[in-house]
Order: sequence, then structure tokens, then C-alpha cells
Amino acid sequence: MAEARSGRSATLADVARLAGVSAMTVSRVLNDRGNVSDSTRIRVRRAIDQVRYRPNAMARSLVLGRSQTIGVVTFDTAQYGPGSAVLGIERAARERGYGVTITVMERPDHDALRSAVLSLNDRMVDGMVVIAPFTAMAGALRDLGRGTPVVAAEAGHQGEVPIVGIDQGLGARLATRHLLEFGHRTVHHIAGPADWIESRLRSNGWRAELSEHGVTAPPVLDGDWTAKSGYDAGLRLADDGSVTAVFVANDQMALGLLHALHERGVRVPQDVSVVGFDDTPESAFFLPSLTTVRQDFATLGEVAVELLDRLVTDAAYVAEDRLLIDPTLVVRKSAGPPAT
Amino acid sequence: MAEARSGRSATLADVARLAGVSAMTVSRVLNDRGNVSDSTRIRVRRAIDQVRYRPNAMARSLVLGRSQTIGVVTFDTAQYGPGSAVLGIERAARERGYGVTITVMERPDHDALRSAVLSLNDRMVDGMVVIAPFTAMAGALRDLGRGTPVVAAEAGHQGEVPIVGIDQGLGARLATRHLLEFGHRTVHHIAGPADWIESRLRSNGWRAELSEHGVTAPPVLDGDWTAKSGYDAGLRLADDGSVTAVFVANDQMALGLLHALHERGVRVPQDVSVVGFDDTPESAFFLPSLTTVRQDFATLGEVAVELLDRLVTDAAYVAEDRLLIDPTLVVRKSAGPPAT
DNA sequence: TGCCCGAATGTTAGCGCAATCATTTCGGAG
DNA sequence: CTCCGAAATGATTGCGCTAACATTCGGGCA
Repeated sequence: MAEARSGRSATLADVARLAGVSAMTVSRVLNDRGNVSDSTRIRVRRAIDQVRYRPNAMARSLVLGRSQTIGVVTFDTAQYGPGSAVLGIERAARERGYGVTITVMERPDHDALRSAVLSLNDRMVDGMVVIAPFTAMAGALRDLGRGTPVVAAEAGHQGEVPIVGIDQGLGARLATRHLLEFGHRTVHHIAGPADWIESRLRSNGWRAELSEHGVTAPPVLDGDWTAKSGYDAGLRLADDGSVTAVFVANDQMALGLLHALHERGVRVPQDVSVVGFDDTPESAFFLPSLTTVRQDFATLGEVAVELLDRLVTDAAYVAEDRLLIDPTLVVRKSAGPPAT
Repeated sequence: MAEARSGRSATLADVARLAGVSAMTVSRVLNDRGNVSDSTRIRVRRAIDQVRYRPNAMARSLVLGRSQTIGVVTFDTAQYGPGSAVLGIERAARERGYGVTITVMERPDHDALRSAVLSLNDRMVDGMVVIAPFTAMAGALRDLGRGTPVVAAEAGHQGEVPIVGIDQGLGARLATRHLLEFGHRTVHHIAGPADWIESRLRSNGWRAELSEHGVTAPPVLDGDWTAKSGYDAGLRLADDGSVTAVFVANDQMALGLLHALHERGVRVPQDVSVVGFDDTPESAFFLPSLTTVRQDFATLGEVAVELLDRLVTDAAYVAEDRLLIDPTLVVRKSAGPPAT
């Protein structure tokens, strides 16, 4: 006796019929529009419960021109950074009543970004957060954003769309400064891949901090975020007796570095100090536990979604170019004073 | 002169007007329905390009009753397992032309699952993959699936919905057997949280393998997947001189264990052998590099989405209860023969 | 020449909902 | 009572698209 047209789920019209009112009245009850008497409201509510009515989000979107959904474009969620950022964004979005549709780019290039953005647009997302930390994608967002608000998270290119990120330069400076303050003459650096914006920012921060202390930067070792690349770089560093301190651009490479140094009998932190970047959950349990830079991705997600929400809600709102969150240094046991 | 109603993006009607045909004909061109002459097809295509027309996915969904979107319900994407599974699912879904809407449960209980599933249903997803590896959610899916196909990934409860997963029991047996074959008298075990189905399956596999070798299982140490809990368990194990081999239910806890053993001066693998589970990217660079069980999440995602796709496409299709993927043992350096 | 048939194209209706405007109802002032 | 204005409710329309049916057109065949 419950559902009207058996099989398909109940529609607004079914509820209206059952409650003996017009569809419009049911709609008003659903959306708390007011101008509904208490008695009808109760009757409608009862009918809603009786047929287990749930509004069809797509139909509503179609008529309102808004879907209460935001799109997230990302690349390689397996990386700690992007993965955590997605989590933070999803959570913040859900709290504000948005659904989240996600698209992972297969390759981090212009075309992949373009097609991801277009396909999200087809689904009528109200706005998008793009996690696109690649130098190669400069300019890719400029034209796409037309109409739909876009926010870049974690990194992005100045001037295209508003950027929400963690201050990578500051993080790198904190790490480098920490090592210099122990009395190390200089700080070596294992960098991330050159085509990641974050790599550059971290390297730049490291270089800037060194130069402020009157130290010229030693040659950079190139990594690709993987522990393997950190390991390889570590083998080279281990052979160079002059190295006493290393700032590694992420924790996974730091792990590889620790492994290499251990193999070569180089003690950490007595012989060489190491500072990482990310503060992955594991880093506290590396051998030795890793001093590193913590990025707060939950806050990042909140800030990004809050900004996006504002852009969606208020078309006239003009966002700041760049919103930076400060990272913090987590001091553990992998860095200390140089051997005398 | 391009777009019809400036501002809003072009609709099918705009294209039709421009091409001088009916909306229906445009629709046929878009969907390759045939019965359109080459000359009109070309004219329509040109009009489409001219106004940069893109079909509105929601409007199409509304009329077709299908959205070409699948929903993914998960919990705590930061964990390596669920996070990787989401990646694999997204990728497989995209390859089959599905969009992916994701919902992360705040707490892993009945209600959270229920509301996640309902809200995905409201968005008219064609089907769902639920990553819900909790014993507490038994039965939660039974009624919800009504109408929309649901597949459980990674773990799930027998008989509710089809399950696609990696054979946890087999993985645990491989790990345990590997240790026994080195000649260890017995194998200790650090388990995951009791309310995760995967924990149980891994523990059961370990116990079964021991018993097949005529060994009674020593008391289990409880962990919670975190490196910290592995560390704590490790401290207790280190004090027990009789322990020579440990099967740890995931790599993070194994990392904690290695840390604790190292602190206590217990050598791995000379004094104690360790085998983990997951094969996270870092595990090859633990000290020593970790022998562990690899789960292929890419395949998991493909299998889950393929099954879901079939269920969506063919209403009559009856899936098998359970589809298991074999994990493999990755032999590295953390396990070896016991000291004589 | 006329007829028939299939290919090409158009018309109508409706997916489920809310904006808009029209209509009814009702309590209270006169 | 009557009449008024605000509150409550309803009818219509359309969001952008496609299914189902209707119509037109052109060429082959008797």
C-alpha cells in the first residue's frame, strides 16, 4: 500500500497525491519555504515518510542550475600530499552540504586537465578544486574556469585562479634553518621532480634560507619523490665526507636516504642530520624517527572549500590571489649538531 | 555571433536552430543513432563546434534514468588499503565511461553507511562500490541496495552483496608459511583492530597455517594499524627471548615493530624475522627492507567496476557471492632462518 | 504513372522538480 | 455579517534532453 508506482521510487507527485495537496506544496515543505499551515505540513511529512520519498537531486539541479556538487581534479592520489588533500576537501565539502565528484588525471598535462574540467562541467558541478601541482599545466586553467568557479589547491600558477596552499617556501626555510642552527656549515638538498611546482618552491626556500645565512647552496640532488630515488641520492651523499646535513623534499625520499646511509655505516644524526617534508604517519617511526615539516591538509581542504563555496554563492566575490597556510616543523631525532 | 543566449552555455536547441534542424536530429548525431544523412550530420557537427556545445549530463540522466556515474563509499582514505582501492576503482570506472562520486564515512557505523548510500542514490548513481571493511556494518547493506546494484570491495559480509576482494587468508598463510619454512618453531602475530574484517581474516589465515603445521598459535598482540601500535607490541616482543618470527598484519605496524626491535638491540632478521602485509611503496626501504604480502589494488578496482558494470547493464545478471584475487609474497630482507 | 517502402526528419510528451503567478481561504476590523 | 488583506494553496511552465510515434521524401518496381 505504500509506494505509488511500484518499482520506481516515489516522486514528489506521488507524495502530493497521497497527502491530497499539490506538488508545489510538497516542494515548499521540503525546502522550508514557509507559507504552509502546520496541519498540511504534518500531513505532507507523514506522506513523505510513508512512501520513503527522497528528492531526486538531479531533477532539482536541472531546474535550479546548481547541483550542490563540487568537482575535484587530482593526479596520483597515492602520493601522500594529493591523497590527503582530497580527503580534507571531501570532508569539508560534505560538511557544507556538497557532494564530491572526483576525476584523476592519467597524465599531468594540459589535455588531461582540460578534459577533466570539461567533463566535470558537463555534470554541472558548482565549482572545482584542482590539485595540479605541475609546472607543465601553466595556463591550462585560465580559459577553462569560465563560468564555473575554480580554486587551485596545494600549488598553482599565479594569476590564473585563486590558489590555496601550504607555504612550501616557509616549510623549506624552517627545515633548513633548523639544521643551520645546529651549527652545520651548509645543508645539502635532495629535491623532488623538477616539473612539480612544490619541488621548486621547496628548493627555492632552501636556497633562500642558505643565502640569508651567507652560505652558497651546494649542488642539488634530484629525486622523484620515491624512496628509491632518495636511496640513490643517499648512496652518493654517503661517499661525500663533507656532507653533515640534508634537507630532503619529502619523507619517502628521506626514508630511502636513511636506508642508504645506514647501509654505508653513516650514523644519523651523529654523522649526518636529516630533515624531511610532509610528516607522513610513518615518519615518526623511521630509524631514527624523522624530523620533518608538517602540512595540515585538513585545514587546506577546509580553506579551499570555504573559498569555493563563497565563490559559488556570491558571483561578485573576488578572491585573493593566494591563501597560504603555515606549515610547522616537527622536531624528532634525525637531526642534531654536527660531529666536532 | 556564436552563442545564442549569451552567458548561459549553448543547449541542444541552440545547436538545432543554428543548423536548421530539429533538436531530435541533433540528439541523433550526438548519440550516433544513425538515420541521419551525411550532409545534415556535417552541418550539425559544425554547429556544435561553432557554439562549443557540450551536452548536459544531468538532463540526459534525468530522462534516461541513468547517470553514467558510480558512487564509492569509503572510510579513511588515508589508510593505504582503502586509498589505493579508491584509486583503482576511479581509474577503472573512468575507462568504462563512468564518473565517480565519492563519499567518505566519518564513522564506520551503520548510520553513516546508510546515509552515504542514500545520498548517492539521490544523485542517481547507477551503482555503488562500498569499501566497508568493518564487522560492525554487517547487514547494513542488505536493504539499502534495493534497486541500485552494490558491490562490496576489499571485504564485506557474506550473502549481502557480491564481494570483490583480495584473499586475505591466503596472504596471511603465505606470510606464515614463508616463516615456518625457514625453520621457525612458531610465528607470532600482531593483529589489526578486531572490528576490521580484514584483521580477522588475516589472523585466521595465520592461525590456520600454523595449525596445519601442527603448531598451536601463541597469544595474539593487538594493534590498530598504526606504526605506534606496532612499536608498542614490538617492545613487548623484544623482551620475550623465545620470539623468533613475527607476522604483522600491515606494513605500518611492521615499521613500528622494526623500530622497537632496533631500539632494544634485537637484530632483524638474525634474531627475529618479520613479515608484513600490504607492500606499501615505502616498505622496500625499511631497515631492513620488508618481506611482505602484496595486494594488487589496481586489479581489485578493475574487477569491482567490471562486475558493477555488468550488474548495471544487465539487470538479470546474478553475480557470484565472492570474487577473490590472489595476493603475492614479496620476499625481501626482513625474514630469514632462526639463529641456531 | 502510381504505389509502396524504407530512410530521413520532425512533433509531442515527459523525466522530477521549483519559479512564477493565479487563486482560494481565513481571521478579524468595521 | 461584510469586506479586506495576508496567508495558504494551486496551475502552469520550463530546466535540457530523448523515447516514441508521426510525417515527409525519394527512388524502385509493376
